[in-house]
Amino acid sequence: MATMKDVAKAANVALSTVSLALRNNPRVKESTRRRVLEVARQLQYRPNGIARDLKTRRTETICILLHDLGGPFYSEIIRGVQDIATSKGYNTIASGSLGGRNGSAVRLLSERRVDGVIVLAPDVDDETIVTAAGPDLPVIVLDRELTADYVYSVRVDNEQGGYQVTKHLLELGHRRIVFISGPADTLDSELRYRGYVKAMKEFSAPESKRFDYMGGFTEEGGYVVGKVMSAQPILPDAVFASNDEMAIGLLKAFSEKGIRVPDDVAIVGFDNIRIAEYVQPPLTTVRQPMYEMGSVAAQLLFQALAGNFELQPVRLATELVVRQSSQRRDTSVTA
Amino acid sequence: MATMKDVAKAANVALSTVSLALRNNPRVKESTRRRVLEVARQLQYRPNGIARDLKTRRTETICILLHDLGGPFYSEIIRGVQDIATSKGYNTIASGSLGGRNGSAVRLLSERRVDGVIVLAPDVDDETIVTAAGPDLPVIVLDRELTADYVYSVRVDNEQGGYQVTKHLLELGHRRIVFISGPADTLDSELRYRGYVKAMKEFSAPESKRFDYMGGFTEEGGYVVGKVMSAQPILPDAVFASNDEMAIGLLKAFSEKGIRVPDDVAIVGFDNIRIAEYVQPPLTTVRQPMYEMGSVAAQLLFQALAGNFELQPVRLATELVVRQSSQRRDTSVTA
DNA sequence: CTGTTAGCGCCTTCAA
DNA sequence: TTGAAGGCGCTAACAG
Repeated sequence: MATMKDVAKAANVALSTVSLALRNNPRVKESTRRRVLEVARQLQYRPNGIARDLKTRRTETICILLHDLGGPFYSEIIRGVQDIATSKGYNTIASGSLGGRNGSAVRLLSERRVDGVIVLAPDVDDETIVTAAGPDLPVIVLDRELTADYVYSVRVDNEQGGYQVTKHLLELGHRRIVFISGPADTLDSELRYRGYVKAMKEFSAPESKRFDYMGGFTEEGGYVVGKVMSAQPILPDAVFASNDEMAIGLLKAFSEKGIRVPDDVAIVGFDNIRIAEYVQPPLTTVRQPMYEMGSVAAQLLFQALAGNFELQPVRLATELVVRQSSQRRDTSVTA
Repeated sequence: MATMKDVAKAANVALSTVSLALRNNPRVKESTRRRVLEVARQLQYRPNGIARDLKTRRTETICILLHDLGGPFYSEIIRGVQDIATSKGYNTIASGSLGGRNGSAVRLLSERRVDGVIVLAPDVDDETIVTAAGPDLPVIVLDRELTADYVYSVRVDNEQGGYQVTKHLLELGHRRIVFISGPADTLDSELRYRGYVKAMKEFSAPESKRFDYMGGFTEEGGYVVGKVMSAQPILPDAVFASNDEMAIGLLKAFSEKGIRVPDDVAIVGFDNIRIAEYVQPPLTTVRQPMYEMGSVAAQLLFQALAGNFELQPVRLATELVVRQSSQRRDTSVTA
């Protein structure tokens, strides 16, 4: 692999001249520049970005760290991040957080391979983030409340969402509304539950316990819960699954038992994933402003990168999306 | 930011001792090691991965370059790549190909920031790939046929898939089967069309032209085609949309016109995206072995990384997935 | 067991 | 307009 040195030698100029010529610095004479470029081409010279990064101490790259790199859930967030980063001339890379101690997460967070990180990966622990963050590596967290220097959080108002959707059910006349939680340690699920409780109390309806039903945020988990539920003598009026995947699993279980939704029981989810619109019946759910979330996160990051470290946490509003799984008439309108 | 030098000074040892101690090299005495580690902790020392990469000339990172970083379509491929890479102790990062000349794509491909690249991004041109590839940067392409040194291709047999699904329709007795293409320059669409033509000829059925209907591989495009089609006096017996997104758009358009699927017209798609199973009626389609594709790509990459450069192109088989959009009875079985 | 030294490839004063 | 030299932070001989 040819280096600048090789080019310099072959073109009979100094190393520094090559450096300047390659970046079209006007300080080098046109003829020299052309010769250098030509030699570089012949030698198939390729710049070594790593060396440059080391020298300049900047990578012009930010990273979004996701739990599951392949998760369809994140599309819009990434898009939001990318759009902002691109507009700033920065590159965006994504990486999965799997791999524990020596995983990519740690590499990226603690080895200065990027200029900033956006974290949406519950399995990366707070401590890793706090120790990694610093004036030269701001971190934006999307999946937790975390107060530390150079760490900034952007959150969706999960509690509000839980409240909205529960209230929606209550206003439709449902009383016995059951909550299905995600994994026990998930803040999102916890907050959605709080919103649920708040609405239930307001309507003096009997709330279910936080962990009466646990679906682990997966379709499979929701399916199991659905099976259990449908084996009971009486069904609740409505079910609030704390994410759409579980709601879809429920739907499947109920459909297999001949339980009609929403006639026999209403179902609502959370997230507004794409399939929510296509299942039968289409799922009432809560939309999270994903694109906005990514975009806001990236903007905060660039603020920090620009030296502005006084940034407040951002909380984004959710939006109720009413479809047929909660009520009969087709009003796929948002509220 | 503390460096090894700082640690060395503070601990009264040589630079190299710090280096060794930090990596738990047994050559350094236990007591020294502990002291070094302690000082490093106090100074909040963080290794600089860039410097290490520069020195070792390896990043232990591979990259998968996608057109649209957020596309849900790629989940399984990424998973396949990641699983292999992790098992080899490598990290995987993903990057979008947007950004043209100075985009991430070029940075990653030509600036040696990674040890190998897997490309699934039609907008990166062949030349960029060929010039970037080399003994120290093998490239696997998933979206094109490309013969060049250090470039290896893994493809799904699109023609076979097109053939399978068309034959399926023909065997159900359909004769007038229309093909809906993706973007004009897409090889995938082209190959699926070839398979379609092959089957049609075998059954002496009248094939449609390659570009009679173009849906651009989007749901919206399929919807428009559906509108146009349903405005015609007579409907074809069946429609082969060259991807699922378009098929879903078609379904929506037909449903709005009261056209029944599959009774009035059968519809099949291609890709077996997740929603295909949930739309009404569930969509007959062709499954591409996505996970396998990623996994095979990564394995080829590691072969090359290990110095084995004699690698043949790999072609993977597709699988017909029959659901209700092509025939009435519920046989969601694969063939 | 520890220290010295020489780079990895590039950028950047400073001098010529 | 060009060249020489130093150093970014780290690793890896090779000495001691």
